Amino acid sequence: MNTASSFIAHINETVQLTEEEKQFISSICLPLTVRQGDFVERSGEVTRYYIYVQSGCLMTYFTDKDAVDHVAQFATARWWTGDLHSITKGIPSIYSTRALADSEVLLLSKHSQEELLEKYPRLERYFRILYQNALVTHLHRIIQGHSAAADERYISFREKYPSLEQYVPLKYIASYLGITPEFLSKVRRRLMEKG
Amino acid sequence: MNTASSFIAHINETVQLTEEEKQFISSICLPLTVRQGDFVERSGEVTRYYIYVQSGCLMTYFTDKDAVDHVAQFATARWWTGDLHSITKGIPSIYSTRALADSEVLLLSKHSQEELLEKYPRLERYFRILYQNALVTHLHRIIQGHSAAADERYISFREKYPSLEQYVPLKYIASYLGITPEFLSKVRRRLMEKG
DNA sequence: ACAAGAGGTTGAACTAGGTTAAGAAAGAAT
DNA sequence: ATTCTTTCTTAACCTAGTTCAACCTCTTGT
Repeated sequence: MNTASSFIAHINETVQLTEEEKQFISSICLPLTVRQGDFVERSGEVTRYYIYVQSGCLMTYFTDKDAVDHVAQFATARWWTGDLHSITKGIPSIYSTRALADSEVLLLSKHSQEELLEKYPRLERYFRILYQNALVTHLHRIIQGHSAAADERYISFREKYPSLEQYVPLKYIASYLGITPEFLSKVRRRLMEKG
Repeated sequence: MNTASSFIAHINETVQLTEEEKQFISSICLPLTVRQGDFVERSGEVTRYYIYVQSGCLMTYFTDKDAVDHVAQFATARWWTGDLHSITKGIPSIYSTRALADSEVLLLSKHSQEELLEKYPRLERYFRILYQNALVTHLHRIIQGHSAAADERYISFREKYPSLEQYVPLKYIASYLGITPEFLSKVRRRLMEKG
């Protein structure tokens, strides 16, 4: 049982790993323990690591010109987060990532990922499928944002991510849904009153 | 010069192809010519093909419970479209795809893609990078939808996709931006008056 | 114990964007 | 040429969601 075992199990669901591959993956992953509130990535800096969450919960958000934060995504166990654009292109990130709870993450540097994929091209498949699934989710979120009212979006958020409620303050859920905390409060009240 | 040559050139930018690979790719791509208005994919049916656009322009959209269409994405030359969720999971599609202009597309069936990737796993890389870039774009669109007003979104749409204006009626651009055609009209008027 | 924050709720006034309906402009079809 | 259809615009009115400010409840730190 080493520090990257949950990550290895996760990859193994998509691509069967050899012992050698497992060992190599373990060797390039940097385990990191973060406390609630800690930054894992800061906007303005070039993102250096792909971030994999083993336990706890992170949130990645964009801060606009009026200093308002907008939640891009939450990440709980077995999810990735971080600014792909920044890390792949080497440009400063527009997102910050912070821990919403004490969490254990694995950091995979850009260089390590490249080395990994060069050495074991089979693993491209893991990331391909990961990104493919994320794409489906993101497009659904865009469309739902355009076609569904706030209350409907809130209801389906709760159905889709019931486990997040334990970690995530309502104001961040509001932000994720694209509404203000005050309005989410009203939505919740209406839903309570109805049943 | 065969029917898939533009597609092969596109892949070749990411992964250097051998002659054998090129030949195989050509053999599994189904070229299709569609006229403006034609459907390439219909919601309710299981999507059978990944759709690559060689020329022209397609749009993929979701029709909500009130029969209102919401544009998920446009696809011009060298872009892919189609409902990934439907094709990968074999469930009925929630999106339809139609030609906004006479277009030439290549269809890659689910089976052919699987065969391709099994035979030449190197090509996973092409799709991985494709999806990775799409993910960046989608997330940016979500965040912009939450942080920028309609006029700002319209301006950056025009900057980002100047070539689309020739193909795409304003009402679909409005839909893509998440506003009504009437409101886009107001936005355009305001921008005209200002300069 | 106390203060100081952070998160959540409420309500009143406001606004970005939606709705409805009608007309103008521009293609496409006969 | 002229009709038909689709796209775009305008204007009056409407509403989902915002803003601002006050207040309440928990935590957290001292």
